[in-house]
Order: sequence, then C-alpha cells, then structure tokens
Amino acid sequence: MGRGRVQLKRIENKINRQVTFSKRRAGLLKKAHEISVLCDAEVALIVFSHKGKLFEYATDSSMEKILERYERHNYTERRLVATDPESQVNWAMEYNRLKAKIELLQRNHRHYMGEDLDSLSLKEIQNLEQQLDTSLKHIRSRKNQLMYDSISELQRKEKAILEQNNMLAKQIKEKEKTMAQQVQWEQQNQGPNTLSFLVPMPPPCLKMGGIYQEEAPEIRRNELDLTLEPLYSCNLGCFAT
Amino acid sequence: MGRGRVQLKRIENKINRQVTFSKRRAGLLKKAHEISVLCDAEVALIVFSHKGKLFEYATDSSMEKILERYERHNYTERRLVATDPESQVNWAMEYNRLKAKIELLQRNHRHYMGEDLDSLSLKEIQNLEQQLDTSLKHIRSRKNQLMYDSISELQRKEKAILEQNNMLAKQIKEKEKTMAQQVQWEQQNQGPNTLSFLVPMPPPCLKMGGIYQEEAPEIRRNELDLTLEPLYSCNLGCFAT
DNA sequence: ACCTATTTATAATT
DNA sequence: TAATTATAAATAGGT
Repeated sequence: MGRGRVQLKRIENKINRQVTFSKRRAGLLKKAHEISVLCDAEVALIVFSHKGKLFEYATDSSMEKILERYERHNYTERRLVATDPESQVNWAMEYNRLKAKIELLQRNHRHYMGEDLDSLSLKEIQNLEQQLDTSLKHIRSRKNQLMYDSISELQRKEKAILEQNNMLAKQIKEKEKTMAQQVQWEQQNQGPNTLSFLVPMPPPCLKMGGIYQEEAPEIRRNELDLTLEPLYSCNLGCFAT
Repeated sequence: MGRGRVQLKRIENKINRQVTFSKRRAGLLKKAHEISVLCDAEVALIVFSHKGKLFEYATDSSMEKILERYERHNYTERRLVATDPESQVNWAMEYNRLKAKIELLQRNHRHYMGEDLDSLSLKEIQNLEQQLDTSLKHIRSRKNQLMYDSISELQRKEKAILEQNNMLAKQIKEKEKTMAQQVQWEQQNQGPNTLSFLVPMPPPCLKMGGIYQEEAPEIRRNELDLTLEPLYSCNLGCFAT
C-alpha cells in the first residue's frame, strides 16, 4: 500500500521508521476497532514504540478485563491438563505463579544491573541498551532539576540574608551615632573628673557590634545548614554528565 | 476494501460475520507483525472471537513479558483473583509475602526504567545513575563482543564458501574439457551424418554449469540464512554508541 | 478456499 | 507535523 513495495525488515532510516510507525499504528488501532465492532470480538492491542512509548486499544476500553480473560484462558488450559480440586489447587497455582513472577523480575533486574548478559541475544541486548539509555536520560534530567532547585533555593536565601545584614549594619551605624553623641554630651556636662571612670569601658561602637554579632550568625546557621547539606553532598561535576 | 463500503456496525448475518472475522483477523495479525518488524515496536494483540476462541500475536512470542511491561507502565497491579482465604491462613501469608516482594521489585524496576523518580532523593538518584552507567558499560561491551563474534563467523563462512566455489569452478572446467574432448571424439568417429542430431543439444559447458548452479546456491542459502540473519537484524550504527 | 472489483492503507513526496 | 497522491494491499461479495 504505497508508492513502493516494502520489505518485511526493520526500517533503518530513523525518520522513515518513525513516520511509518505513526501511520501504521493508526491503521492498526483502527482495524482492531473495526474487527471488534463488525465481528463482535473482544480485542486488546498493546504497542510499545521503539522509544518505549505506549499505545493501546481495547474493546470497550476494558483492557484489564481482557487481559484477565486472557490469563484465565491460559489457566483453564493448564488446569484442564493438570487437576480439578478447588481451593488448594488455586492457592498452589497462585503461589507458583507469584514465585515465577518474582523469578522473572529478579532475572530481569540482573540484566538491568548488567549481569547475566550471556543468556541474552544480540537483539535483546540492544533493546536493553536502548532502555537503559532512555532511563539514564530521565534520571539525569531529574537529577539536574533537583540540583538546580537546590541552587535556586540557596541563592534566594543568600539574597534574603544579605538584605538582613544590610539592614542590621544600618541599625548599627545609627546606634553608634547615637552613642557617640551621648558620650560627647556626658563629657561636656559632667566635666573631666568623671573621665577616669569612663576610660576602662570599651568603646560603645564595639559593644553594640558585639550584640549583633552574637545574634546574626545564629540565624544564619540555623537556616543554612539544612539547605546547604544537599548541595555539599552532591558532586557538582555531574552537571556535565 | 472490497466490493462495497462497510458500515462500522455489527454484521448481523452470522455467516458473513464469521467469514469477515477470519479474513480481518488474519489481516490484523499480519499488520501487527509488520509494524513490529518494520518499526522495531513491541506489540501484543489478543483477540477473542464472538464464540470465545482466542487468537493472539506477540512480538518475539513473549506475550507475558509485554503484558508485564504494560502493567509496569500503568503502575497497575494485576489483581489476582482471591479464593476462599479462610481455609489456609499460611497460604494467605505466603501469598502476601510474595505480593509485597513483587511490589518492591516492581517499584525498584520502575526506577531502573527511569520512571517514578519524584519519590527519590538526590542521593538516591545519584546512586541510580551510577549503577545504570555501570550496567550500560557492561551491556555495551557484551553487545560489541556478540557483534564481533557474528562478524568473525560470517567472514569464516565466506572464506569457506569461496574456497568451495573455487573448487566447484575447477571441477566445472575439468568436466567441460572432458565433454569437449568427447564431442570432438564423437564428431571425428561418427562422421558428419550425426552432426544434425548433435546440434540442438546445448553446449556441454552450459549444461554442466546448470547442474552446479542448481546445487551450489542451495548450500549457500542453507548455511548463510541462519548466520546472516542476526547481522541483518542488528543496527550496525550502534558500534559507535 | 479462490477470484476480482473496489475500497483502504500507506510510501513517497512536498 | 500535516497534506497529497500514486500505488500496493486488504477485503466484500460472489463462485
């Protein structure tokens, strides 16, 4: 159907493959729907694109029901071959089924860990590679997002704290000015005899600074420690990965 | 596609419906297979006829794998039809234990598929990234090995076949020589009156060539098809990946 | 199951 | 990504 005949083999050109996939997928879903309606059949169709995107069709949109019917169908076949007793068999069957499923998942997981690769065909290896490649992209994207978020948050905090610092510095200056004026006023009004009493005191500006230096770092440390930690714990070099 | 247009509604005539079902089912399965091969997609198709008969297609005949992948994709759990739990409590316990194990494995697997990453911390994401990176290295190393093996094997076969061809060619030449001598001998010994009888015969060399051309390609096809197939099916471009 | 007129799907192209 | 069009493929109705 088309301008040229088509060989039944993988389309190597990536663009062509993608386009053909879109078209044929639409056609396939349509035909699945048609046979379902025309012939009163129950159809379930699952398609994963090369890139792992999922497309599906199910009669009456009840994919799960159909899949269950499918499984039941396979079971009844097995059951007919095996035995008839009721509940005991069911449990045993379920148990074995779950065991098998775990087995499968574990084997699969080993492959994702890059182990036990000898049992895989070239085709399977390639699929695995592609999947991991895609996974890695997602993971790195997510990681970068987390790190950028962390950095933005830190920058926001930094800004807020700088503003606070400026404000505090301004307050200090004002206080210093006030104190200086007061000292001057006292010196003028009380005469030189009280000077010896005043000398051992630290200059007022130092004392006022001390009060604020005791408070401000407290605030900073409390707010920053939690936020800095994740940034320190992450290898910044991986931005490039 | 046919002599008349078709309404998208159930075919009421039982015979027609049955016939249409057969035809369209064949078409649907074929197209499912085609998109699977052409576009490197993973396809699972399940069809229950009106009467409950099952027809199915699955890429690489791994229906179960595809269904599991489907379920992972939807985060859905296949519910397992529970049957009288009171009879065997320990069965139920085992069952739940296995279920929990599967749950864990599947959640983990989703992470390896690059899904559900929101629930992971930066630290966990980084571990995951590192693991996948390592896995990918192993997988690619294994893939390259498989491909090199395949290529070496092909080269070996090619060489063997070339040698065989040379041998065959030599044999043909010898036979031709023999035949030519024979014809010459016959012409000389039997005189010109039998010449008219000999003329319509094809030259001996052509005949002998024909015999070998019938045989040799047979051998070649048998030996090569199996071996070439994996090479065709692999995207050679991935040497670079 | 086979045949063929016709409809449909789609490959190539823009 | 979305039309267009020439052509291959699917198939409805008939045998």
